[in-house]
Amino acid sequence: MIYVAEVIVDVPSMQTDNAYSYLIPDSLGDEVKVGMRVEVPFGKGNRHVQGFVLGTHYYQSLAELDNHDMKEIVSVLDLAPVLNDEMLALADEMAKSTFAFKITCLQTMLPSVMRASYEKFLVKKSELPADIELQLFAGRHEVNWDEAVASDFFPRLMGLRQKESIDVRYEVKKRNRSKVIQGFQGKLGVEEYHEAQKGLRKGSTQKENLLLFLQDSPADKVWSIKEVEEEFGISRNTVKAGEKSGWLEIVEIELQRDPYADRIFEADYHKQLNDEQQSAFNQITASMASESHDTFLLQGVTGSGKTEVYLQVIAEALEQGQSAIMLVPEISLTPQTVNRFKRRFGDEVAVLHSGLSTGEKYDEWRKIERKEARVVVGARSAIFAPLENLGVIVIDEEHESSYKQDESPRYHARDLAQWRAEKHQCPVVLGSATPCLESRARAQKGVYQWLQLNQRAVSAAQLPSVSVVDLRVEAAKGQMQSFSETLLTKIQDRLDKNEQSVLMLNRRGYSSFVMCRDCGFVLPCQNCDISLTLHMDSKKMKCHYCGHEEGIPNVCPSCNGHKIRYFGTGTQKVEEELKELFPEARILRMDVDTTRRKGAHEKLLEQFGNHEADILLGTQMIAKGLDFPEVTLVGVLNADTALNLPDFRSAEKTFQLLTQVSGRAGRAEKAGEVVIQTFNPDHYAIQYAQEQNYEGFYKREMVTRHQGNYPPFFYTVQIVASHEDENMAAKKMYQIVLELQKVLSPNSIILGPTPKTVARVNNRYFYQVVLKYKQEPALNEALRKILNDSQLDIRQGLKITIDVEPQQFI
DNA sequence: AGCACGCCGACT
DNA sequence: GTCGGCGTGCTC
Repeated sequence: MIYVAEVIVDVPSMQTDNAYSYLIPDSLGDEVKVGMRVEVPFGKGNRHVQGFVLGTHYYQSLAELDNHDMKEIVSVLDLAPVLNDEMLALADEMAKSTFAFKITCLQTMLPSVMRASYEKFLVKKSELPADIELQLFAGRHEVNWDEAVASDFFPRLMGLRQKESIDVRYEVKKRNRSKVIQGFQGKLGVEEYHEAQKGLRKGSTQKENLLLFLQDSPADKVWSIKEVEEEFGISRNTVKAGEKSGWLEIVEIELQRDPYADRIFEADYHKQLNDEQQSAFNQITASMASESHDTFLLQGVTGSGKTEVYLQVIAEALEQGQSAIMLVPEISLTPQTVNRFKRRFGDEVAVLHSGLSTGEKYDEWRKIERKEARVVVGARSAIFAPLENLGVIVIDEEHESSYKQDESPRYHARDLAQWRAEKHQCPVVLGSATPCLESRARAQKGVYQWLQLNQRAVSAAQLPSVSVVDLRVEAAKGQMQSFSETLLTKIQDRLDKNEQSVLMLNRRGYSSFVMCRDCGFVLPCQNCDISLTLHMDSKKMKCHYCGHEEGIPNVCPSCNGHKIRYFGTGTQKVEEELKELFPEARILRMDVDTTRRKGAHEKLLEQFGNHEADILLGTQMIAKGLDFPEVTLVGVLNADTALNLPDFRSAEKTFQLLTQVSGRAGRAEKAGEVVIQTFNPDHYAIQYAQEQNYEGFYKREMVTRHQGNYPPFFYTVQIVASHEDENMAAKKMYQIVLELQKVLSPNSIILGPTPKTVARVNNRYFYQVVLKYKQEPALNEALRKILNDSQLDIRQGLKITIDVEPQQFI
C-alpha cells in the first residue's frame, strides 16, 4: 500500500497556491492525518518548509500513481490535527472570497506560535581551510546561515559547497511548546502491587512507601512528581526506580498558563430582563431552537443592556450543551469586559486578545481545542475558535471597522460568522447602538431580524445633554486655543465639584506638523508624500506611514526663515495647554504613545477609574466601552477632522464616534454633559449626534449614499497596484480597467484609476480603482484572471491587492 | 519565496 | 575566452 498526502506548503505565492502530493513514509504510517502540520522538502537544495495536510489517500501499487517522483514527508509537527474539517473548509472559502493565498488563510486561523520558523545552517563535512575553520567555525560542527552571510568568507563558503565540503541544513522549528512538567501514573492493579511489596528486600522502606502510595491512589490518576515529593516525601529517585521495576509510567503533564489564574472572580448572576430585552432574548433563543441560521441586529442605545441579553443567550446555549463565540473590538477587551464574562461563566470562558503573550494565546486555544472552554470571548480572530456545536455567535459593536482585517486575508469577521452559523445552524447576533448603514439597511429589508432596545436598563440614567460649540465664532473672538470658553468653564466647574472629565481629540487624518509661517513650507517625509508629524516626547519628526524619523528643524529648509512653528493639535500639545490652564488638575493622557507598552492601556483606565486623575485626555481609543460613573463631562475638542476626509463613510464614522463618546457622560445617577467643538456645526452628522438621533442620521445618510451610488445600495471592491516606478503602477491600473470594462455590465461603475491620497509610501507609488456594482456574477472570476495574468508584472516588483468591501478608501 | 538554468556584457 | 548580471521556470 502506498500512502499519499496532499499538502499546502508555506510558500505564499500565486504559483504555489495549490496542494502538492507527498509520499507518507512507512515510519509515519498512521501518524499523518488531515489537518496536521508536516515538514516537507520543497524545491531545490535541501529546503524544508512547513505544510498543512489537506487530504490523504492510498494506492495499491506504484502503477496506479500518475504522479512520477514524489518526495516524502520528513516529519509530523502535531500529535493531533490542529484544523478540523470545518476550519479547512472555512480556509477555502476565505481564500476564494478575499483573493488570498490558501496558506495565508490557514496560518491566520491558528495562534501565531504555530507558524513555523525556519533556520538555515552550514554543516562542515570535511576539512576546511584553516582561516575559515578558526575564525568562523571555531570548533563548532555547524554555523548559522546568517552568521556565515555576515562573515567575509561567504563567497568562498559557496565555493566549498560546490565541492561538497560544506552542506546546508534546514530546520523547521516548532514553536508551540506547551509548558510540561514530569508526572507519573500507576500501571498495575492493587493485587500486583501487593505482590511486589512482598517481594521487596528487607529495609526497602522507600520503595515500600511508593508501593503503598500506588495502591491507595485511584487508577489512571496522573501525579506530579514534584508535588508527590513535597507532600508525601517520595523522592524523584524512588519514582524513577519504580519505573524501572515496571510499576509505573513516567509521563509529561501539559501545564496551563492561565493569565487570569491569580484573580478571583465574584460570581455574577442573571439580571431581570425588561420587556424589550426579554423579547429579544425570546426571539434569539427561539431561532437557536429552530436550528435555522438567522442574523439578528440588536440595536440598543448606550445603557440599554445589550450585554445582559448576550450573556443570557450564551447561558442558554450552554444550557443546551452548545458553545458560543462572543466577538468584541480589540480596544474594548478591557478587564471590565473580560471580568463580566469570567464572573458569569467562570472557567468555561477562554479569552483571546492581543494583550496575551503568544504562549498564553496558545494555551487559551488549547483549552478550547480540548473542549475545556465552551465560551470564547475575543477580537476578530476569535471567529476561528475551534468550537464544536456552536449555539450562537455574538458580534458586539458590529459597526467597528476592526472586524475587517486590513492585511491579507482581508476577511470580515461578520461574513465568516455567518458562514459558520450556517454550518452549525445557529443564529448570529450583531449588536450596536449605531449599526453600520449596511446592517441597518439589511434589517430594514428583513434580511436580518431587527431587535430594538429603546429603554435604558438602568432607569435612573438619563441621556446626557449635548451642546455644540461653533469654533468659527470662537476663532473670530481672537487668540485661538484648543478650548472654547464654554468648555473651559465647564471643566473648571467639574474640578470645583471634584467630578471627572473626559476630553477627546479626534486625530483621524489629522496631526501636528511643522510649518514655516513665512513661506508655508511643511516638512515632508523623504520616502512618502505626506508631512512628518511632530513627536514632543522623543523630540523627533516622524512619518506615520513608513516610520522615518528626523530632527526638528529650527530654520525653514526652504526660505531659511526662523518662524517655523507647529500647527495642528496633538494630544501632547493639548496636555501642555491644559496644564497651563488648570495647574491644579491631575491629567492622564491616553494615546498611542502612552499605551504602547503591554498593559499600559488597562493601567491608565484603572487609575482613572480609581479617581486618581481629574481629566482623561485621549484619542478615539477613549470612546470605546469605558464606563466611569464619576465622569460628568465629555468634551470633543475637534469633532470634524474626519468629516473632510475623502471617504464616503466619513459622516458615518463621525456620527458613530460622537454618539459613542457622548455615551461616556453620566452613566450613573449624576447627569452628564457633552460639549462638541466643531467648525461644521451645521453638518448633519454633528446635528444628529447632538440630538442622539440614530434614526434621523440613518435616513439622511441613506439619501447621500443613494445619490452617490455607495453601499448599501452598491457593493464595492478596491484594487490597488503599487510599484517603485510611478508609471508602472499607473499603467497597470489602466490595463486592469480595460480588462474590467470588457466584462462588467453597464450598470457598474469604475472610479479611477487615481493615485491614492498618499500617493507615495516608502518610495512606492500607489494607484487605485474602486468598483461599484449591484450584481456582477462574473466579477470574481474576472478578478482572479487579472491576478493570474499579472504574474509577470508581479515579478518585476509590482504589487496588487484586491480588497472586497474595503473599510478605508483613503 | 528561493533556487537553478540560461543567455548577454566587462574582465582575467 | 570566463565571471556574473538578472529574466524565466519550477517546486510534489
